[in-house]
Amino acid sequence: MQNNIAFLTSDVSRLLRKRFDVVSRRFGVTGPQWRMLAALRRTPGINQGALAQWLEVEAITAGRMIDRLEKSGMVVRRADPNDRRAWRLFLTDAATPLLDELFVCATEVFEEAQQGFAPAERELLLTLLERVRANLLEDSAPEKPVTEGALAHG
Amino acid sequence: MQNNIAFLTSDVSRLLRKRFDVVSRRFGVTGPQWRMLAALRRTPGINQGALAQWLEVEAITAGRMIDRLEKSGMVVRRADPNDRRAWRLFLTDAATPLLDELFVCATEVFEEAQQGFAPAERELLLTLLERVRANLLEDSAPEKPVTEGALAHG
DNA sequence: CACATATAATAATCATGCTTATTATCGTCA
DNA sequence: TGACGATAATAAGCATGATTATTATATGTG
Repeated sequence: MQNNIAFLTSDVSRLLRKRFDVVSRRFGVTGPQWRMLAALRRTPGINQGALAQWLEVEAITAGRMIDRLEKSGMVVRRADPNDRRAWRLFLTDAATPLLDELFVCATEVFEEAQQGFAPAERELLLTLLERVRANLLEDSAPEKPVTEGALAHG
Repeated sequence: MQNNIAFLTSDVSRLLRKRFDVVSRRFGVTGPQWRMLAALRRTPGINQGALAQWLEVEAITAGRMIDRLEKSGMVVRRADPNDRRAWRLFLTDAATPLLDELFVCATEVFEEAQQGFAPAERELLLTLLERVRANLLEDSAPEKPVTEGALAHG
């Protein structure tokens, strides 16, 4: 009963986070922070809402992570000239070499995690997980919006 | 680059937690709490340290979860007659029917997650995840203890 | 232009996870 | 018996995730 998709992904995720924290502690970033930095390298100038969406977390969660990354000098917020509500996000010069080093560490951790896996098994695992993720990202319609048709009937 | 074992398990775990929270909210428990209750049903009278080990979390994490479950009337702590440091943990009468209902909800969520999976694929995914977990649970010896032999040489 | 609605970000509050440190008790060994 | 190390639980403090509510600004419509 303890071996279902929820418990196993939760376990593996937590254990990986723990491993990665050990390796990355000297760099002063956490796993999710590294992920955010990687996203910013790919799309500099993105705003917080779009970044949150890309990382699949809530805006407030991304906002607080950016607070910490800004404080630690990895990220800067610049006012968006076209929208005074929004910030545009950029990596600082400190972030790039850090990301390069982190990539090496991450590769080591992944290697430990998939020790004894044939290449085909590695790919298979990722493919299966992607399919699960896609299933879960689909609209579950837990509270479907009231349509005009429904309103007409109400 | 965003599709590696760490990001994918983290995503799937978080998305599952979200789904499960939606379904289980009316029962007033979270996913990890449900897991703890299930463990307690299996091994009533267990103490906090052993329970934490079973759930693969730190003792303090388990302790605070038990605080909340005790407050919400699902769990009771009873003094261990043989060890005044320890608590023995038991489910209350309220917990059992709750667990039965939660089981049904969980099954639905797992079904959504693995929509379109053949039975063999479901088993395969679980097997691969179990292997990753086993890899990560092995001693990584990040700071290996100094052996007597090493001391003799030092 | 004015008003209503939508959107970007933040505040407050909670649960789960961690590390490090502290307290109380147990067990063992001199 | 008394001291010392091990163990059970808790405290303090931090990061990541969520929900709900609030503020400021954009935007679309009459």
